[in-house]
Amino acid sequence: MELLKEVPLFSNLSEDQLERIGRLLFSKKYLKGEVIFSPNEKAEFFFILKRGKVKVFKTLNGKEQIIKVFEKPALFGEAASFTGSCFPAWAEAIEDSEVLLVSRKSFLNLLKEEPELGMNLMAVMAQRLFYLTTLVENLSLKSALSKLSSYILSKLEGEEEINFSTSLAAMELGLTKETVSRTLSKLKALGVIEKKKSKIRVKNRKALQELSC
Amino acid sequence: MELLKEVPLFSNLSEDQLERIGRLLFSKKYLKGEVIFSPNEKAEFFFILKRGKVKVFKTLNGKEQIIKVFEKPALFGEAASFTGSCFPAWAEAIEDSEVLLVSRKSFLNLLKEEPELGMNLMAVMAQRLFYLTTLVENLSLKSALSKLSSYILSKLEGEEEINFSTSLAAMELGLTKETVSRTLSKLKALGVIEKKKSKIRVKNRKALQELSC
DNA sequence: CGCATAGTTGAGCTATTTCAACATCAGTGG
DNA sequence: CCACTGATGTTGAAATAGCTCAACTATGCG
Repeated sequence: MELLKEVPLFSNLSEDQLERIGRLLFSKKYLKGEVIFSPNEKAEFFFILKRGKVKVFKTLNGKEQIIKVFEKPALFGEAASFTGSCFPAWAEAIEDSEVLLVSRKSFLNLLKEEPELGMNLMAVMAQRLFYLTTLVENLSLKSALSKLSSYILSKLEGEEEINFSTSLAAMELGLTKETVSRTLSKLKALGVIEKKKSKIRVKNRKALQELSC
Repeated sequence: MELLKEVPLFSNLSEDQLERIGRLLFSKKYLKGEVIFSPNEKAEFFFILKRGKVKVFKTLNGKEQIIKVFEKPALFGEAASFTGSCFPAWAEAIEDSEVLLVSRKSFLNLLKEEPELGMNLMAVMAQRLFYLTTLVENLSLKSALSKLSSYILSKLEGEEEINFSTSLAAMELGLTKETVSRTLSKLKALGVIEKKKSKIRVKNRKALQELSC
């Protein structure tokens, strides 16, 4: 249960409190491609990602828009679980994953007794709102080149190399894989990045930053 | 302070609690076109809309995407104010408006003492997340015709007539006013709606629903 | 009434999508 | 270790939805 400490929602709680939370959860495994939740499904649980990678996305007429890809110690589905409404989107494992489930009811009980937890949850939700706001900005206001540039920058985190999947990026950026592929070639031609296999190396971060607006 | 009861955040609080909140706020007026907050401004307050109409929006390279238009008894800026970060977007009065300001600090204090208030705030934020999720879906996955159809439907609320501004709709839907105007003509030609001055009357709601996907 | 703002319409343009063919890669089992 | 297979990525050509620019019209406000 060391994992819990890494999750922002629980980070500053006492051992005691973590202990209580630990008793509420159980683990579940999903293979790559398996659906974790779907819209029109009542949110009786929320999820803590223990291992693997999960995409949360919307679909319409065979098209797909990823809302967010979750990795490592992250939680998702918490907002819907809080209100007890239906999930607003799909969640699917894009790698073999392991997930901890927390039942809505027991979490709500805990929430009444631990005001700190409430503050944490609000912080998490505020962060989500912020993220979604910039997602809207990126989707609606930027060109393919800017989208891709800021996407790469956002994955860098100090490193100069990232893992990159053309079709995953496409579904996150609201573009087709063809457009992403072509735009990537443009960035290569500009000498801004290098590509080898499924990795991208950024050669000129400054240029990328300029392109990302 | 009857207004406060109408705001979801405070709806189920006692007179006493409302009294305390009432003491925290002060009123401010904004003329049409005035900026209420801007990005890179620390969120020291959040806002309760008392009268008028406010748009919260992002801009990039002279383009503008409205995140949400607020009316009547609504609050906005609460997430940024909770975390104390910068506002993620602009807010501007699009009608002469009156707004109540609540300071971040005093609200956080209150939040510690009134767990109910925290629960309410979480509910509000969860609703916002849900809204933004469907906004992403609408922006990214729908055609102009579908966007406009679902937009009109969402404003109906049981009525069969709505106020409609072409350019406001355009900025909400991520389209140009020209496209909205043309698409509206298409809906007229299909016999789905009628237009007179700045009002739209829906003649065939079912057809509109089918077009909205 | 006149002016500014908002909406309409047309013509041409362009970024992105679509469709199709091909290339590359990763993983599997022989 | 290699050959096969399905998934993923690339490239080209054509189609298209929506944008831009420009001119014009309607609307509402002082």
